[in-house]
Amino acid sequence: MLDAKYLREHMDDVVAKFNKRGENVEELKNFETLDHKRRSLIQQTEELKQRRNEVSKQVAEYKREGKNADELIQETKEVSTKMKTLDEELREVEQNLQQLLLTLPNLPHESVPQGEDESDNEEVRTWGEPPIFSYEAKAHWELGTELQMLDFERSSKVTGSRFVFYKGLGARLERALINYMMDVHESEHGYEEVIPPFMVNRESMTGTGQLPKFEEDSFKIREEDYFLVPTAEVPVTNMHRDEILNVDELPIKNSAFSACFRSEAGSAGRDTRGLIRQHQFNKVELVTFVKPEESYEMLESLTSHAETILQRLQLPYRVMNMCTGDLGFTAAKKYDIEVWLPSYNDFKEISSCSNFEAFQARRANIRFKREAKGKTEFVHTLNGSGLAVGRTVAAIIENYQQEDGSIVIPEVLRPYMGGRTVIEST
RNA sequence: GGAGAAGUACCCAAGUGGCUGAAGGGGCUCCCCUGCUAAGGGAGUAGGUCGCGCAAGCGGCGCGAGGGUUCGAAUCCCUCCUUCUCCGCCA
Repeated sequence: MLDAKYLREHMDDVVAKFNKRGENVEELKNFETLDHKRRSLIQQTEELKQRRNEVSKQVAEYKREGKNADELIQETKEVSTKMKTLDEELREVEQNLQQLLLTLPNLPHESVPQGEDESDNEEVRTWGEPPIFSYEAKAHWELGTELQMLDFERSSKVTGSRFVFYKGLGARLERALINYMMDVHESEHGYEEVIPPFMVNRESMTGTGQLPKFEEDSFKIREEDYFLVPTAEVPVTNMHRDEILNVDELPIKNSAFSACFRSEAGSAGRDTRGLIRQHQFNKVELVTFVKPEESYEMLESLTSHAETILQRLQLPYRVMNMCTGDLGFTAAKKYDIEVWLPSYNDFKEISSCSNFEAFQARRANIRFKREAKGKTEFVHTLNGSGLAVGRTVAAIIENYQQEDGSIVIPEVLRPYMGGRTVIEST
């Protein structure tokens, strides 16, 4: 959510930034109308309320003294009636204004390259070399199925498309990666571990920006106003919703494991094979809460923590700075980390690291104080995948494959795989 | 799922229609006393948010949330949420 005061006072800047994003400016005009109306109504009702309070106090006095207060009571009665009408009008205007504010996207940071779509994203750096195969490399869904690590047929029988059974060493590998990632982030990068609820309520989904605009992307529980989490970002960021944090607590760094559930509405036909685009997948997510002046530093560090995992796994990747047109709704700046996938002969997103600045904090009302008696300020929130586990499994299978169809296990994972060095068919 | 109880400021807690921005205590801050500590005496302290204003300030809201009754609600009514206890069920 954008700051209403900022919108009011710097409309030109907001318009310019909306244009950069390719965003419709029409709503901003509606904002001005509603905002103006709201303030005028507030002034009117408050004046009446003040009058009512004064007279009510007088009535009390009269009664105590045994005087007749009928005339005063008559007056407040009238004032109260008028007040209620205005109050109702105000409530409606505020609701509309709030709804409108919830649909406005974040403003891009100045270091974000301008562009229309993913082709305008800027490559920041690359790491490692894509492997060269002397034979025809296989896709992870073929190898995974052959090695009985993955079973896509039975999962579609049991559930439907875009679900998978991990089996045998496939399940073990998935679990090894979760543990390895969580361990590194906890012991080396200083994140406090969290395993959140996998369902959240509507307020939480609104707090991080999934709602109200993107309801069709999520899975809704039928009898409860709950949603399956699309990412641990939602429960973990909302952990501190409506809180005022102490400045000594900052920065808060959490690494969270969760399953993630996405309806993938609108992606029909894309990435239909393999682990890349599932309705359910596991992810280790890094979430941080920081003082505003530290958030861009944190974005770099967060991104590097995700990169560390790929480096230790020896998986080639590149880091992209998302352009204004590809930023998404909530981010002020976003890096995607893309891992090399031989089956795609291309890089594929495996982590997305974003600085939301105060956009989520304002929605979720997450604040802090620098001093006990000081003013409250909104924190900045950030998060990044560290990493998406299913896609990591896919990348390992494909990049570590050998001509005989076996998979070498990355060295750092071997202790998590019972000391095995290779996955091969038996 | 059934029965019951409760939600008041940093914490505990009083308060069933007007003088309650909210008793009392704890805590916290300052002062006094005291060789130090403990104990004691005195004074002070109350969150957040919105509107107007350059500001000082003024005003609105506020006692789990949202509605309602009333001239006036922490106090009465309705709905919801959360916590606790007992019973049932269950990984």
